[in-house]
Amino acid sequence: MPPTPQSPRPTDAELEILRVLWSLGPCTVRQVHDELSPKRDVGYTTMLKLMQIMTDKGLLLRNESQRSHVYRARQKETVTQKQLVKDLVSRAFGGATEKLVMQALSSKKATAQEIADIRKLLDEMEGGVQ
Amino acid sequence: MPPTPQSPRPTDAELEILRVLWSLGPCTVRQVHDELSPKRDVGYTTMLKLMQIMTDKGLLLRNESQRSHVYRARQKETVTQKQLVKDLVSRAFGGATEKLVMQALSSKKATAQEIADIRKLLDEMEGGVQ
DNA sequence: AGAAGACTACGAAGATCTTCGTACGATGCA
DNA sequence: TGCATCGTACGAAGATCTTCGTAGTCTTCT
Repeated sequence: MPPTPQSPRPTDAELEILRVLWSLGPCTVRQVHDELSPKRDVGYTTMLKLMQIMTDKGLLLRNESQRSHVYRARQKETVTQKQLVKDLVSRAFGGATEKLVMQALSSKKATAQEIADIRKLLDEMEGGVQ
Repeated sequence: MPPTPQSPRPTDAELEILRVLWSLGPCTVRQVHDELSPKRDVGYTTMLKLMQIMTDKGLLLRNESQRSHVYRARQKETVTQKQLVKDLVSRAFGGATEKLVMQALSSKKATAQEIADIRKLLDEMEGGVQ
């Protein structure tokens, strides 16, 4: 199969927009702007411009069949998260994923449920088909 | 105690320099440049400028007692790694550290040893003083 | 001493990111 | 029909990041 075309790593502002789209599903600029206005005081045309640029970059897809264009994330949330984690692992941990995991775990009190979930994942990895 | 003064998140180029300093210990610009030259074709004065700016930002400390100034990372590697992980967790995972851990683990075949290490850490977290 | 080399400081260019103002077309309503 | 509103497109400004050239100082070697 063809490799997934690589989108550039989203910037901070772009990631905020992606998170809204992942959370709400496809949205107009207006919807994203209303959603983010409380925490980020940014003009409407700024948001529009950002989302246009993100579309050019391949981070978003745009449906222009309506007057108000409808945008959605091109990649699923988990795919982008995986890329970001992989990127951080290579930039800051020399590629050692388990070091990142240890750092993340040791800096956070996880609940018993979360610990159990992680254990289960480890079990699957060990017992798995390789 | 006074809170640790926050340094800005290092950029990609800055993180590369930090990694050299963490690995080799305090270095001159020349040493860092020699170390990075193979993988990054960048001029000497570029490296110098970057490290001067990093010093201004508080990412590096500089010893000027010699003609060739000696730079070192202000934060320990693990501290910066923790900050970067925390930052990514908040920007991309809505603060859910365990989601990042799961993503990291599921996208990597860990060795038996690494899995064992993580299990041990989980044991400590559960049995810990809490 | 004088030339060559190494070092720091600094200004500025080019790229990217974020922001907004303005222009202009669509829609909807008095 | 005419006007206010909402939408997109786009240029450009300001901030930051990365890059390098040049100038000036200090050291070393012949």
